Amino acid sequence: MGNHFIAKNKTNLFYGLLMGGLLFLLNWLELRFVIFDHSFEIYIGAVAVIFTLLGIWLAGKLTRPKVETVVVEKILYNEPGSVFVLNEKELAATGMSKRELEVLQLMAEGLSNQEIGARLYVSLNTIKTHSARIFEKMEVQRRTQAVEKAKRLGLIP
Amino acid sequence: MGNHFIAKNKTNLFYGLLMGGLLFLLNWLELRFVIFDHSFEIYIGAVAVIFTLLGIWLAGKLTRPKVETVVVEKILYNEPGSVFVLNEKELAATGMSKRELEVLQLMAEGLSNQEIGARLYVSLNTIKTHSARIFEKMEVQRRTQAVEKAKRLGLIP
DNA sequence: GATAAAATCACCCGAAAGTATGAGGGTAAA
DNA sequence: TTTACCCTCATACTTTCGGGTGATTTTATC
Repeated sequence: MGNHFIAKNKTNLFYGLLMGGLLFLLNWLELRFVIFDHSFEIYIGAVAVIFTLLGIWLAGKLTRPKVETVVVEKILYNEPGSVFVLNEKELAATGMSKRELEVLQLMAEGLSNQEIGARLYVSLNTIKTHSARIFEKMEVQRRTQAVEKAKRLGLIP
Repeated sequence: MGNHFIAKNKTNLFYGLLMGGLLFLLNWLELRFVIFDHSFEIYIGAVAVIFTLLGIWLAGKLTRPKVETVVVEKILYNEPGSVFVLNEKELAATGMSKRELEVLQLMAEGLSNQEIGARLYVSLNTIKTHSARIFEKMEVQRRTQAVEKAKRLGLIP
């Protein structure tokens, strides 16, 4: 019972005792300064300052921090009007295989060969071979060109 | 208004009153065991209480609220009107410079850094610096990702 | 079953891309 | 004037890409 109370109000008790101590300190100080007639105002001022600071400190310790929520709208763009239809004619013209088209799509998403390999559960070297064939069939030199051309031809969204 | 204040600072008031009680208890103890004139201590106690409360109130007024940012994703749809309109809002959001946007456009056309440099009459190293800044500002790692994101955001056709 | 195409993987090598850092000149805002 | 970008270029280094070659296995197809 008692222990529980102490445990639960430990901080409160601590602050209470702390203040008691401060008061005694002040009283003790008073004994030393009481001989001076004009120390009273200074003493009061000191008490005011000290306890104001104590109040500020206490507030920081005891109050929950204020939280201000700011909502930021993140805008995503998308075009729903144009549903992608694969241009089968152009696809056939390139002679692209199913797997190669798959690799090409992932390329267009900005994945590296390494990442594409991981996504398709094959090795990096395999992806290299695929991409080489893709560049051949699309008659380009770089993946960026391949992606650009593939989009233009309607091979990928 | 008053009720609202009380509700919001309930804990503060509680601790204030608690401290007041402690002070009076202290003074009462002194009355029983000491023979001094205690009006002075009571006065000091009152000042202490008042200024502690003032400090707490001040702290509440002065503390800046923590800002918590909540990102809400909002999807907008582009007109499939085929005519490219630069999304100035997103462009400003990226903080992309004119030159950087220029480089990004040529990137999207599948040009190599070397070719972009030749097109813009600057050195390869300059293009590398530009592209590095582009990747930073667009928060991507590769040119293919940059192109993909730029198209999605309406920064380039 | 033989053949062809597709898919998988490996190795080497050079080119290109990307990272990190510094630096100098220009322009515009504070 | 200082500050802050922007544009330019450079060096050095690492990683990725792409070309070339060859090989094995799987999958259609006749």
